[in-house]
Amino acid sequence: MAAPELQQAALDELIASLNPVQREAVMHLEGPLLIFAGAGSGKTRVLTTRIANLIAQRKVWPDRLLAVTFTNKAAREMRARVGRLVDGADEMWVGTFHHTAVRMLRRDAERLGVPRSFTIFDEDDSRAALKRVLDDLRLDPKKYPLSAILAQISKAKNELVDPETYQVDTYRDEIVRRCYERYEKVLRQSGGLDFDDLIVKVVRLLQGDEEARERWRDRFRYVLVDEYQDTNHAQYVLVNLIAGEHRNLAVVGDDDQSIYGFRGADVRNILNFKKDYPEAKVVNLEQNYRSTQDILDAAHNVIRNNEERAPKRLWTDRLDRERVQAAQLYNEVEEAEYVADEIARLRSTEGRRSGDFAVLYRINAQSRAFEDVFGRRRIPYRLVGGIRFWERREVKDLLAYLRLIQNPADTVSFARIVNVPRRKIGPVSVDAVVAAAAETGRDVLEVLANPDAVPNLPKPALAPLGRFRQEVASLRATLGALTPGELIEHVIEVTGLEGYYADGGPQGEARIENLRELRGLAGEFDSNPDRAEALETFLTEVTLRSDVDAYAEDEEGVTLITLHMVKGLEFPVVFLVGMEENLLPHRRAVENPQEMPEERRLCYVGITRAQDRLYLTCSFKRHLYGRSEASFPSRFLQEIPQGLLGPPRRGAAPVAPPRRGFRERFVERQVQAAPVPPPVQRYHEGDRVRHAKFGMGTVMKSTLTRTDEELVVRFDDAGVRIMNATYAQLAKQ
DNA sequence: TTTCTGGGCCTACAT
DNA sequence: GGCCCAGAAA
Repeated sequence: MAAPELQQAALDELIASLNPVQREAVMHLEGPLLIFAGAGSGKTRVLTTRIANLIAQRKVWPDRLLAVTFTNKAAREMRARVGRLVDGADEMWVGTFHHTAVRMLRRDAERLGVPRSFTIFDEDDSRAALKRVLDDLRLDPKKYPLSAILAQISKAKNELVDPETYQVDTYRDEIVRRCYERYEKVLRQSGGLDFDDLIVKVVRLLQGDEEARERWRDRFRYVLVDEYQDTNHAQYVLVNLIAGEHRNLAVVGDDDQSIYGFRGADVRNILNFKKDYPEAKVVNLEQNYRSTQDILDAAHNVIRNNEERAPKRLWTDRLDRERVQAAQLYNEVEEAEYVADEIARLRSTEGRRSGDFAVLYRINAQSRAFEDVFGRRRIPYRLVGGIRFWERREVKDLLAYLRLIQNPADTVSFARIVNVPRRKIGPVSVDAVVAAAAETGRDVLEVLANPDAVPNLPKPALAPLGRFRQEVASLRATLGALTPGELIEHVIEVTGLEGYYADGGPQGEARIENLRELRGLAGEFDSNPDRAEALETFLTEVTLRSDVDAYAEDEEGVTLITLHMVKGLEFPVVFLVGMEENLLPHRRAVENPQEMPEERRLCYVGITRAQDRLYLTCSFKRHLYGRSEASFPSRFLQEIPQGLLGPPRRGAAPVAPPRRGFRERFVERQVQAAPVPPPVQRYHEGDRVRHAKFGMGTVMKSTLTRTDEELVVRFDDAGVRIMNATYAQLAKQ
């Protein structure tokens, strides 16, 4: 740790190096603050410097700061960067909404009637719990699909609606309400909380328990929320419960990058911040330090087609240019081949490393062609997401053992593994045991201790259930003595899981390998001397971990990643692939136009990841969901002016709009605007101009759009402005 | 009652 | 291409 005066010097230097707008944000310490932080605008620098400044200037104890980030990775980075500037960064509460909520709940759960060692249910577990409910209510799963009901329950929770207050207008609503009610009961009896509950429970705690509310408010005197555009209603209420009174709340975000609407995110939270906090200071970070102007122009021309957005435009003082490459390939394999060719070319001509490249796509299934081609061509790659490690069957099975050991009330985990490996215990027996547990309020181990008292339990299941009980009980006896890693070894040994997965083939091998990897990952928690706590932490981390969290910037390999997970990352060379109707934008949005703006933002996020070079590709034919179909270039491609696109490289065709008639059959007709004369370029980079209000300035760039000429002008006294040539009435000097 | 197999169905994004 | 369920065999 550096001496305080050295740190102070580093902090001073950092503040001096900021641009004026960034500095305004850093110097605003008390009261509400809204930072609109465009892509690549140096947001992290601003936030970490501001926190360090708060600690240094205001002598705020770091443990009274709460910073909510979007990923665990972002949290780690923030903590590390603040730590370089001031002491005590470890004391800050930095984490995702879910992590923060868990930490709060572990302290106050009992005040809510939730057991302290609650189990966190991931989506898989929620499905299993709801499946049980649907069976109990004898609902036809074809008429009431699990995923639809689950989505409706999740939506209700995100809006803080309980089963009692659930609005019922139709019979179907009533069915959903009943499912919701029963589902909550299953969770309660299992000592489980689903993802949404974590937030909801904290809200209920703060609303209903004055002592807790005052304590947490006092604790978090300064609150910062990153990616505020992606907060849902429950999270919004949570933030305001903590910070609404002292009003030391800083929120950061970019409405153009709001891409989690499907998860309940509500852009209005950021757009209405000024209404909630009229005294708020608002700062707009629009200078971009990442991309070339051509890339920013392409991004702007796409996002400007969204109607409800705060008007703004990113600009850069980078002078190098490289037009965006757009190419249409025959099918997804040739698309991948084209990308591989370009990677090989840039590696040899520009000395790029494999880690400089990223392939961004809409859906995980698109990674397949790239994995195949890169594998064949020996191009190293790193796949982020996809079939996730933590969601693999064998991993979930083993975790279910750990969860049952830790929380014997967890009937969902019990039902998952009681017959894994095969023990001749079928669904009829499982139902009987779970029903008995629900009926008597006992946990699974207690019920199994006295199986004669279980109604309708098939006799042949008695002996195997007894053996199962003994296995779990003996494992549970080691709870305080073994580290998580040792416990995993022990589980594998006692249950014979490896033998169960071994099928003599590569799949079995992979499964066993995954179990060993899990053991290795658990090793990170072995240093905690409190073994029970170590297990609890391990299980929490595992459930709330996201795939980007493990992503390290400095490793080699081309990154393959979805547009959702790539937010917050940047790459020198970006390939945004599958730019096709029904893919980007996704079919759901094409059928449901109110979802279109979010698809456009997704495209915007992808484009703005690129630093030096951007490739947009689409395929003429695409093989998806088991069949091959004709594809059409994305409307977003058509939104980028031809002048920004460079000629395609060898082996690729330029993106041509499909022939008339052909296209109309498949793609909804776009509303034709009244014809306008094409604009003429009147200004050029470097021109000196005079504006009636802003005075003298220099044109930094001029872009022809479909209807006008857009100018970025740096005025000698009024800073950088973006204007349309038609309206600006500039006089050339 | 449990286990195994084949056919039908649906298909993002993810804490 | 993966998941769920129905129906047959043990």
